[in-house]
Amino acid sequence: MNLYKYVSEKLNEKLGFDAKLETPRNREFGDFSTNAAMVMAKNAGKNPRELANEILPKIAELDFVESASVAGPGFINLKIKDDFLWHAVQSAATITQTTNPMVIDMDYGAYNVAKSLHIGHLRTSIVGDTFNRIARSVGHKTFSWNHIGDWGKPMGLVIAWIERLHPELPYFRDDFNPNTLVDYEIDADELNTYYPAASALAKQDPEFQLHAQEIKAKFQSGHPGYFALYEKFLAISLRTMNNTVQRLNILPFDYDLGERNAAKYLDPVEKILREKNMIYKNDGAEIINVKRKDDNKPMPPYMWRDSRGADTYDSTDLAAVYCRKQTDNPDRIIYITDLRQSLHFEQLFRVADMSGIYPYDRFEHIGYGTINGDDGKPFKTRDGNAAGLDDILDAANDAVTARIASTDKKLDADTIQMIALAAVKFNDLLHDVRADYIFDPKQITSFEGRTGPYVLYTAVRLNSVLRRAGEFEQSANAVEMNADERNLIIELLDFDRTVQSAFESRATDLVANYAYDLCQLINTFYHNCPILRDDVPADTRAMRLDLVQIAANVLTRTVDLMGLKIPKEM
RNA sequence: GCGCCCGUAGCACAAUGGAUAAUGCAACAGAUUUCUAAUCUGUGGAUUGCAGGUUCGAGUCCUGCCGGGCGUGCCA
Repeated sequence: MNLYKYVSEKLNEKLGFDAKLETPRNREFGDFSTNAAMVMAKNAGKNPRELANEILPKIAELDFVESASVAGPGFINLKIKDDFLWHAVQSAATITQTTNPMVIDMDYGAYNVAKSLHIGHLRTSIVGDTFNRIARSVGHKTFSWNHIGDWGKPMGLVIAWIERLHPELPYFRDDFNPNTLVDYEIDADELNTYYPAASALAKQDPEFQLHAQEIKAKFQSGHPGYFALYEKFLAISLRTMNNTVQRLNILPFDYDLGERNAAKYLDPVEKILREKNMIYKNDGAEIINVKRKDDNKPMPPYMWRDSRGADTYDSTDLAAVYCRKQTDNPDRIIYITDLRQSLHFEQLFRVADMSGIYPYDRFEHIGYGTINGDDGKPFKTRDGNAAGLDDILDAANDAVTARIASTDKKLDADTIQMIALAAVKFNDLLHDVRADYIFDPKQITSFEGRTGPYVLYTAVRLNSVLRRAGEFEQSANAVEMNADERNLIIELLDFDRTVQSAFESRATDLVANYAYDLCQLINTFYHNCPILRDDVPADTRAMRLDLVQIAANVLTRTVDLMGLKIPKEM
């Protein structure tokens, strides 16, 4: 139930005017207000307050309006009838389904083979997952694509590194037989050290660098030994990625297909580009000019092949678009990546459009800001290294464990993990996606106030009341409601609208902020309005239990959109 | 140089062009005969970077400046 939309439509219908409904910051002004009179006054050449007073009787005719009054420069403030609110709030947890369902491809995650996840993967995973859940909840069909880095230069480096460690392995022989069983196992943690080590060496040692490039070229053109080795560590990486997905409690990706898969589509894409004469040679590279006459910004060419003749990030991304068009035929393709890739995506969208592969206006890039340390620079661990995703989750886990140790609570490991994860994810979702934010481990681990644990705690309290109440009858009518109950009901009725806005404006932070606002009202209600106590009249108890149930339903849905799990106790 | 993003209290962060700029942390003062005190209530703390403009109304839109971040052909 989207109360805002309902009131807005009824009001506009009644006035025959497309007025904008507002929710006053100060609840004392009313439940809603409209600036209709102020807007109309201009055309009518009348005083806004005068006009407002003329409209007032019409508004009072609406059956859900308790009272309406004129205030300030000409606002019309409305108060909704309690009966109506009570009726409406029964379906507060229902999300209105879109009348125009789309197929949406979402590209987020972008994990890498043989390279552990770092803090940079946090936002794409968390925001991407929540946005995916939001899109699905309003009725769209989505496909999530984890566009894995599993094909390019890093693969050459990793293979070269393994050759350096174990030159005796048969994979490196040109006559390697793919049916050979090789007794070689790689430890997942150790594998994650190979790429950084190889990359560092390549920078110092041109010979190693060259060798890795040769390996990459042979690998991509089908060297059986390299490929067999690749499949070995690919499997390990995929397992590691899967562990991360589970640890983060994000939905499984519909496709774990990245650059290697996209590379299969390079030929048909190149054919299209050549037919349209889009590819030019320049400085040894093959490029596509995407500059427009009216561009007033830098617009470098799209790099189809680099000067060594190798495929690039640019070419596989375009091929991936082609692939998605073939497989899902999506109405929209939405990328959720670091903001710094904006130019790349602008170029990609232009090339896709120019080549007729996919239209420009159906692409979207949601760019998120950087996670910074308290010095305002990209977050690093204390030893100066880029923080690993697991380091962050471990730190949160430790903090929760320490917090519990200081109380007489006893919580199991699963519960601790749920709380720690909520702390990290909620903090990430709380911030405007497009802005940088400061990641403060101290703040993350304080668990007071506007935090994930606060939200979980609120849900746990509600569930606890319901559990203790046992079976109860639904109250038929609302008894008179007090301010705490009424405020909570109004907020509950804002759930549907919040989810709709979050989807429409691609703003996952709206959901997180809503969750917090809702929890504040729930806790105030919980504190001021006893439910199961002996001195509470039966009809009041029934009504409050209903309210608790509805609040629990709405909060559970909200928490679910953020991919958090509610523990039994905490 | 050019382009994009950002500037709100000591810190962090919010505000569909609307009314007294919301909230958290930190500080101080309170609340538990109660369903979980990871809670609740209150106090102090803001010339919304600066200067103009548009508007009945600007933190929000426009212009200029100051400050910061990022991007700007072979890294992804």
